[in-house]
Amino acid sequence: MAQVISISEIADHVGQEVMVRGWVYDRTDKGKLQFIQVRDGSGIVQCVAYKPDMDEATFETASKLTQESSVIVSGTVKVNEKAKKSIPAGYEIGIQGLQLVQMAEEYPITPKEHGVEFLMDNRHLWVRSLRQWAILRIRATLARALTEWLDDHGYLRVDTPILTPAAGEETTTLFSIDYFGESAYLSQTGQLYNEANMMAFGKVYTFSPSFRAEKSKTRRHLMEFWHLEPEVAFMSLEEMMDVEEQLLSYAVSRIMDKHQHELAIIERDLGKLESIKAPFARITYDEAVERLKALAAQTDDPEQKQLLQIEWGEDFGSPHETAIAEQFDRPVFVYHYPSAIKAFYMQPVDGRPEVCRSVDLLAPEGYGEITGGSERIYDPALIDQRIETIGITREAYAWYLDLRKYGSVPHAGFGLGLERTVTWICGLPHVREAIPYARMLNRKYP
RNA sequence: UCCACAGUAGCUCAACGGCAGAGCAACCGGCUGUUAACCGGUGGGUUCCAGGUUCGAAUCCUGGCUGUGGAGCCA
Repeated sequence: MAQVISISEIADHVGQEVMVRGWVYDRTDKGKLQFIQVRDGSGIVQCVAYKPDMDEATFETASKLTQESSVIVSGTVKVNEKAKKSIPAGYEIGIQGLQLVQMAEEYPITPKEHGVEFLMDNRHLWVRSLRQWAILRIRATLARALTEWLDDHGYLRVDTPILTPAAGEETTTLFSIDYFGESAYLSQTGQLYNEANMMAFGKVYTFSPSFRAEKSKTRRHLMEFWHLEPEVAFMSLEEMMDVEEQLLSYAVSRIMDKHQHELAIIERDLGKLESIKAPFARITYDEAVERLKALAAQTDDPEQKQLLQIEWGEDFGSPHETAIAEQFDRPVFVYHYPSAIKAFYMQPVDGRPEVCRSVDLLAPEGYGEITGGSERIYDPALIDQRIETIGITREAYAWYLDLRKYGSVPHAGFGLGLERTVTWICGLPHVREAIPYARMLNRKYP
């Protein structure tokens, strides 16, 4: 009985008789010769059936296989540079035995082009496609690398609830649900709970889905996204920027080490990834506004001039973020935003309360904001006053206000959007490919 | 919520006021080295829905539905 192997390990089995279990990715019919691409989730291998090498029934089966039929193939591993579709490339299996598990019905996703709507309707099948396979493998490594770095640097993962009694920030729209006759909301951030946990464990993070019910319909928005949120006691804004750039540099280097095949499949420009190394540029909001004004003045395109229009105090739109990020070859931090356009809990800058100790990280190539964070207000009177000002219910935040009574300390934290980071690292046109099953304004199926 | 565009065979599209078509996929046949193979053949339609204009509507008009791209908001 041949040994069952993973296709990813095929190089270790040259000359041996092996068994591969998987699905028919593609088949080329050459008469007495059949080229069958079999994928098993770990890779793809070209399996060759030659009529004189097997009994009639087996060859008949091989020559009838439909796309995505499930099969168990046994045969001898050979090196062949013509096996270009194989992953890893250059290996093929000369079929001796072939067991059909199920002959697939006509498969909707052909090797030709398809539209977005069709592919998203068939997302449960689309994930089998090579490009999606590559992206989702990179996503998994990104998630692992990010949490691994935090784990290795003294952070404790402390999970925060998804069902919550109140908003975590005053600005965004929440999904509300019925909680035994009372209203509850799907968490939009774990941050407030992180602040409680940070006081118990010092350095913590949470990694879970966050939910935003905003009617956003852009290439950067999901209703449900995976949110990585570290929070650290006594950390300053500057130290936090150090953490962010170390964390991302590490994650990108892990992906470059591990996923050469996948990056080649999605045709990612590796030069763009190689420059993702600490330190990243750091500019103030003030400077960013000046840069935008200068850009708007320089450009001859009236439309672009209009898009880049900005006055101090206004938040950046997506054209602004793109224009700023384009000036750098790696992500750029923009810090000290106006307090008025940021969340209520952000610490004002000493002697300049109109701006706060906040920082966003803008990815290059127009991918926009991938992290946002700040030092949090730790003075009990000030946080109380901010809650008063924006008019949110004090009862719902009583526990949060408690944190400022019992050993309050300066602290900071940030949130990173996993899908936006995947989209940027993979150079994707839209965030919908960066998550297995995207939840969007017009889509919750499949 | 606003702006723009689109909806025709399983898929990607053409036909733009006058017989609804092609490529791919499927099915049948041929081929020993294919790489989105190639060659020959077969089947495949409520032209998103409802009204209207017209001798005649996939095509023009009105309304609706669905989707896509962008804006705002955000990670």
